[in-house]
Amino acid sequence: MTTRAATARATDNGGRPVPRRLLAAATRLFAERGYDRTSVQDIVEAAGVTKGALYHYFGSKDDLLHEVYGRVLRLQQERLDGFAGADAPVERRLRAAAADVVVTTLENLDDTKIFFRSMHHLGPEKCKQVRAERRRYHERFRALVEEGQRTGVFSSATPADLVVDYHFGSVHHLGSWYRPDGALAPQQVADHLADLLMRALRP
Amino acid sequence: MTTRAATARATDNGGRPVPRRLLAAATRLFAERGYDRTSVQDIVEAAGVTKGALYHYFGSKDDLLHEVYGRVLRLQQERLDGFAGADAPVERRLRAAAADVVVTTLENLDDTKIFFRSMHHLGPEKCKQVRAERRRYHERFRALVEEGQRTGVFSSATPADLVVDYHFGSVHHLGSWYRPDGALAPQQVADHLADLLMRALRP
DNA sequence: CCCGACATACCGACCGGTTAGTCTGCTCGG
DNA sequence: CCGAGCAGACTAACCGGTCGGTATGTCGGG
Repeated sequence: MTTRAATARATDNGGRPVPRRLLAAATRLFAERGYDRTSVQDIVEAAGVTKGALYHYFGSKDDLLHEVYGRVLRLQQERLDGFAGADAPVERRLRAAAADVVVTTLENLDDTKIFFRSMHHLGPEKCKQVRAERRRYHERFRALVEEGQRTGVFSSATPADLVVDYHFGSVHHLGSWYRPDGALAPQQVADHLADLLMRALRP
Repeated sequence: MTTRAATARATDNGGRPVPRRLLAAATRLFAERGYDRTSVQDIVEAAGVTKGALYHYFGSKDDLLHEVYGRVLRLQQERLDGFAGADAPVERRLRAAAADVVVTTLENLDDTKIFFRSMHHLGPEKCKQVRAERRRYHERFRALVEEGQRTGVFSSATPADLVVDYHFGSVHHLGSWYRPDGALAPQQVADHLADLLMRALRP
């Protein structure tokens, strides 16, 4: 045995269960150094366990990544559904959704960094699955824009697809410049970006 | 000798010189599969040479990446300087610059994909250098927005920094959805995105 | 016109190090 | 005493980079 007594219960180190610790460590390291530059050894050391533990709970390194993706996708999908299905004028619904995706992205910046930067590292099957869910999300958002354009609340000068990609582009890009210790709080950034979108859509 | 006569001059295979072939192969593969997932062996095989040739012309795998970055940075910097320094009203200059960065990005989609996706793979020194040039580019662009805001041509509702990041976000994001065989030509996309920016900046 | 000396361009076997994933066995709560 | 939970040594593959060697070209002197 090492320096510590090996009285290890499943939740000795840090108090949290091993699978969660592994997922948290992987998320942090993937966000910091990227998927490929993070070895399985790094992850298990950061989590305070060994490879035996990791491969006891996860099938592969890919699975860890896929798990992170699943969390992000589920979260964003749920929130968007909530805002899109609300009982309010289109412009209120779209603005709320556009601002919310910014806030949740900033509040889970590690996860979303991974999501946008490492998508092509998954195997083809899982990649297809993620793309499909992502596409559904995109279309749900686009439907809001199209509804506003049909009813004349938004300008129809730009195809709805492009509008959505324009906004998501800025969201995607947040991880490249936003610093949590900076001057702007997530909600402020969200308000500004949502404003820009709504102003661009004015008829 | 192999199947072909070994009368090889420096430019036998494909007609183009070896360094260019290596750079082209590397660019394509980096864009397709990412830097880490592309081995030096893959590159030299795609270029029809061996590792000896690669390390004869380039110091390391990093150098290939850095070369691609240099091309993109120089190109974008030059074009922006041209548009920003022109003799025209601010809104014309900004619109031209905003549209041009989209066109050049789409016309060099492989290079820009690499640029935005693999920046963190360079060594710290070169990374600093690239970041510095990138920052200069950002500030040049921001100056245009600020000029318009000072003179009242643009709305001052949003900080200029955020406006620039908003637009660059969409540019950054182009590689994720644009397909050259799709319905929209680069110039059309550029016009739409520039329109969105200008509309968002209307007072 | 030819020859030796040197330079350039490239080949391909090879090396030390790293990686994802496996396997055996210990430990301990029940 | 038994199996879930985990440790840690192990392996086969692969990676970036090196190096000695070779084919071709160039050039100056005789």
